[in-house]
Amino acid sequence: MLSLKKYLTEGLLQFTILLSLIGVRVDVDTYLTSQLPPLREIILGPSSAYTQTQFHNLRNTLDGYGIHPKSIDLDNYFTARRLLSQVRALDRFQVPTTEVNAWLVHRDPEGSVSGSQPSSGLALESSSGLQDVTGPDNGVRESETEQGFSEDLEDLGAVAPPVSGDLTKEDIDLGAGREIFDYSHRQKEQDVDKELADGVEQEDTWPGEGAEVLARNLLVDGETGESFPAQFPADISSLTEAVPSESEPPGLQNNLLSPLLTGTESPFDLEQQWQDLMSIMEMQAMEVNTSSEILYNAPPGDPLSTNYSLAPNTPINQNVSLHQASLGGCSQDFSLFSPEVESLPVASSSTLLPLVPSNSTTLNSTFSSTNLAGLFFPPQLNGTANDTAGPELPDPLGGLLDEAMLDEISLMDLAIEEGFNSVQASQLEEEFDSDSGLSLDSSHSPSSLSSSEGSSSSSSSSSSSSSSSSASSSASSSFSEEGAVGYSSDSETLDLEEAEGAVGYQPEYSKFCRMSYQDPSQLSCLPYLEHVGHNHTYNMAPSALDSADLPPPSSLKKGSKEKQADFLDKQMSRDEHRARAMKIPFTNDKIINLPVEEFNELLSKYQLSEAQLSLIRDIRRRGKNKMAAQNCRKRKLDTILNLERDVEDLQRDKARLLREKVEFLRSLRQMKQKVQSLYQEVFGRLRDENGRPYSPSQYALQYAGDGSVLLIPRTLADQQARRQERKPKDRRK
DNA sequence: CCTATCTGTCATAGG
DNA sequence: CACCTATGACAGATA
Repeated sequence: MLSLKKYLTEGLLQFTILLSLIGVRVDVDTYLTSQLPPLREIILGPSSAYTQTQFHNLRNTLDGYGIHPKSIDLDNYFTARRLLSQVRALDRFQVPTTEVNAWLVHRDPEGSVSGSQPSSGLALESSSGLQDVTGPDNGVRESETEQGFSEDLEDLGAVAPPVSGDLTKEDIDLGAGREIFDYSHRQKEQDVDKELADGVEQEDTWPGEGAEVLARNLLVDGETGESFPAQFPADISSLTEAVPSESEPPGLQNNLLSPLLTGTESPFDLEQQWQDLMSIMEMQAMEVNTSSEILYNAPPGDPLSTNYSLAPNTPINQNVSLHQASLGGCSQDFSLFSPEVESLPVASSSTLLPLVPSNSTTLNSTFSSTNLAGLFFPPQLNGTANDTAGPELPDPLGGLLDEAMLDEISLMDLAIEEGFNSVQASQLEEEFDSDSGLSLDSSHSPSSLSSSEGSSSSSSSSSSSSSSSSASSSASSSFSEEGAVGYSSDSETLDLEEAEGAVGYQPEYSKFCRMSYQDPSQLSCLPYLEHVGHNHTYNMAPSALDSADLPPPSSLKKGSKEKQADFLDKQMSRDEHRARAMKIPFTNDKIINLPVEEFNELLSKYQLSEAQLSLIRDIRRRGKNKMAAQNCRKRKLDTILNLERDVEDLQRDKARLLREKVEFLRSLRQMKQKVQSLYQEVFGRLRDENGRPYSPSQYALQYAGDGSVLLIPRTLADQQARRQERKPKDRRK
């Protein structure tokens, strides 16, 4: 079990790097306080076979590689992080299309207006292209969808319980006995070394560590990815204003179109929107350079992007001719389906006018209870009745992305997304280009979301599992290889050494043995390491294998023997030189790799001087530390590479979720258009007792809780609208 | 010669 | 306490 210190020193560091790379701010505390495995362990995965092993238990290996790879629950970790990123990327817009469907009105040819006023059923002529939507079904699916979101959130929370640990425990160890004792010896050794190898002192001006440099570069990349054109803010301001706030209450259908949303947009929401858009910028900058300009250099004054208003020539609206002039804004009184309104129409029934049916068609009772007054009538057309409506509030959906922008984003993201095949893309485009956004329910969220989610999770899990499997296979292969050249072969050389005398050893052989686990071919077995060009064969002397590995000493002439001796001398490490100088009677390999008991046993076999014993102990210490350093560096490299891969995965996920979000926004806008046109059609067909149409500035439609549609005066509708405006505000405080 | 990188070593922390 | 591993830092070697 790893201590919390590990969390703080490693997990936090790596996570910070990760977040910096992708330019995303995530609540790190969630991870620090969770019971997830430490990031280092998780990220390392099977490569954590390099973590501590009891060396003296590894008789058959030189360094303990490949033994007992720790099993890491990668799925748990990746799932949690994926969920977090996706939830975060979903941003404030959590409006499944099922909720949007609650807006739909459909024509029931044989039905009549249900509820308290059957005789005054609202007449509505057949409107083309609308599909049936059943109210109760909507309700069920809404709740299900909400539950799904909350479950995701709960999953996130479930993996981050508070940790009760002792952070203050510190083990203060001042013991330095052996090190101090050895220091004098080491000084002597260094003196000897200087005599042996007359190396020239050289100033090391830049002691930079490779891993650090790499990490720094990655950080820079992430930061540069954050940059964006200067004109960007002006262009996206409309979007940030348009996207509904995430903090809105679960009853989305009530507040979905509430004008309050824009007014109460928190800075955090804006920041999130900003980050999302910047993410899109990153993706585009990375992969679709040309398209990005099309998207983000859109005219700042684009009416569709700055303030949502239906253009008169919108295809949907061409059928509704009566109130073309009033279509300029639908910003008022968007508090549809608000439960608070239910009681009002009944209480003030005296002012209500029963709707006069002009034909046999009626409205379906899809709308639960709402006030449609002013929904499609801009304040400037409402006359005096609108004076009490307060300041004009921008349409929360009004600033939705321009259709062209939406298409652009969608297409670009589709192009970016690897896991998104062309069939899916074309299907999506067809659906969004079609007038019938109603089909979104069956083909899109949450079903499409869940499906894409599943594919994403499967891909991510498969990638992680593949990496883990490849890493484990690498570890196992290295393990077997090391086992093949372990102590058994080492003992083969013992005869030769002892026959040659006290200084007989084969340093090159040890190099070869140590090299085995770092064979580049094995590294290339890890797919994510293939592109790494660094040489991580730490101990491999390039020529040692060819020339020094198979020395035929007896068959060589004297001159070549001397040459070879010189070559061997050059290949020997400093400790090996020291050992030879001190006439240590066994190999450094034995000194370093033997278990303690056998090592002591070996020492007891020989009469060694104090200097020899000290040197042997230092050789052992240094040799072990050398291997530890190699392991450490390899681990560090693996960590960085894994982080790099994780960043790529997260960026892909983020791009996909952003694309889905944009598509939701687009479908939502289509729904709004349909509701608008239907409202106008219904209102335009209403006639008073004299057979004259009602004035939109004086009357408005309102849906009651029982499904009936009421025609109420504007003043009453505005009062109700204001009442609904205040409630969400109060709730948030 | 300068620089970046690799590698070994030391000191230290911690298991 | 002995022994071990991990790791940051440093320095020499090397490309």
